[in-house]
Amino acid sequence: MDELKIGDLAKRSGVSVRTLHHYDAIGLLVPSHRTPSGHRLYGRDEIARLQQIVSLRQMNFSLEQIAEMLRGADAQRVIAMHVARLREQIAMQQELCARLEHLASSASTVDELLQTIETMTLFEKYYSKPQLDALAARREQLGESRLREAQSEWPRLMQRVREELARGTDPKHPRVVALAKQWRALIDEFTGGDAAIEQSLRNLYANESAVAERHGADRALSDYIARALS
Amino acid sequence: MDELKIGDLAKRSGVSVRTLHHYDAIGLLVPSHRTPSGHRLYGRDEIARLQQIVSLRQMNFSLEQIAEMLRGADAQRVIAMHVARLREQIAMQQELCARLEHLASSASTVDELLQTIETMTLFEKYYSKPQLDALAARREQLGESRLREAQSEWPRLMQRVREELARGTDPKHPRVVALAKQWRALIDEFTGGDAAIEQSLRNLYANESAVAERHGADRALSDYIARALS
DNA sequence: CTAAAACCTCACGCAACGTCAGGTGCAAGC
DNA sequence: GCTTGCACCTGACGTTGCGTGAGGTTTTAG
Repeated sequence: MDELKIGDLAKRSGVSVRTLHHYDAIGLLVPSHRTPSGHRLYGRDEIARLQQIVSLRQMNFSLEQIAEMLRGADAQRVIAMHVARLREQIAMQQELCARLEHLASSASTVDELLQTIETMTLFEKYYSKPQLDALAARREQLGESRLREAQSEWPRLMQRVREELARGTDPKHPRVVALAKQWRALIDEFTGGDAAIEQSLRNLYANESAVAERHGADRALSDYIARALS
Repeated sequence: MDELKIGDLAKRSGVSVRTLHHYDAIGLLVPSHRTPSGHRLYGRDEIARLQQIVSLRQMNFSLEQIAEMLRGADAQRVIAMHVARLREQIAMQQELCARLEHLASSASTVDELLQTIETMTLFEKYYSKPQLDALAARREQLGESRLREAQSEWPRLMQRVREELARGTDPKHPRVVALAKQWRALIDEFTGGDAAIEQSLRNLYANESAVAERHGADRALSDYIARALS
């Protein structure tokens, strides 16, 4: 007879018996007959259908999509949607990859890594997409080495300003004014002179006190700078 | 007090209450205290930890990987592995996309689509990877139009040979020999003259009777051709 | 006729939560 | 003092596509 038992079909088609059970359970591939004792028997049609199912699964369609297509739905549409979703995923994953590699190369300890990631997350929360693109372009333009330089320059500069403030130096004192000018220059270099971006940066520091404590200037410090530059 | 209740933490950090329950259940983020009535209270440390978790999840790490990293595991290694997996996935998805688009453009009805997919699947089963690459290059070389032409030529040719066979024409008859030469030419065009590829094709037809019935020649037919060419 | 192989039907497990369901805690208005 | 209503609690099932037993019956080979 040309009816196959489940194990034979499994071997011939390369899927597991359990998978066939599953397809039966969800109604995707139901055996044409059963023996009186309940053993599944698959006929020619089912064998052909299984081939199709396997093929479609290799193309990564979901079982539901496969069922839909085999029911005669518009295959072109299903495929188009599938491709669209795939493309989206690819784009996202590529972005992720790029970031992760950049990340892994720029930080070494776990803490530094987390720092960097958190900062990236925050940036995405506070900047619009075009702004982020602009910042990326800006970084590209500045180059890695200058970026690193600026990153180490920033805390030193802040420390020196803080000292002047603590010492009570007049904000109009030339030494302070010089520091303040460096300060502005650094910010301009980062923002590319874009006022909107600077505003977003300000919002970030205003709302995320945790970040401000580590990297940013508190209110007293930024007032001091503002007076120096006025 | 600076302990947050679960709802407040959820709002501040942008995750759902259920997610926090989940993180608690799996031990990823356990509240420092509970009120006597059992309400969760999160302290500063937990808030910070949640920030980190959220950031890492945005990079698509699994909760297990995150737990690992926060326990102080080698972050570089985890990231490297993650990137490697991502790259693999990207490669696979890109291949899939290319195929699916090619597919959607070359077939229109559901049956044709399934036909094409099945044939692709079978090819992958019977040819080694370098062979498949060679075939792809060959198709590239031939061009789309010639390919389509050959595909429609094939059944016509086979039909004519079948007729001669049924009529009992001597295989050495010039008309049959001419048909047989066309036959060989088509196969050579497809295989690029590669004997190994032709052998694989033969195996495919030998083992997959369903395909042979539709596209291929049965034993009688191929014997007939062989005699015509001898 | 017996033992092994193949078959059957539950049913849990996986990742990361969403989504009820049914019950308690706590502040405010009547 | 009582009710309303909101925030909180603990289960527990659903999702996707099966893997992996458990425990029991049927078929097949020797």
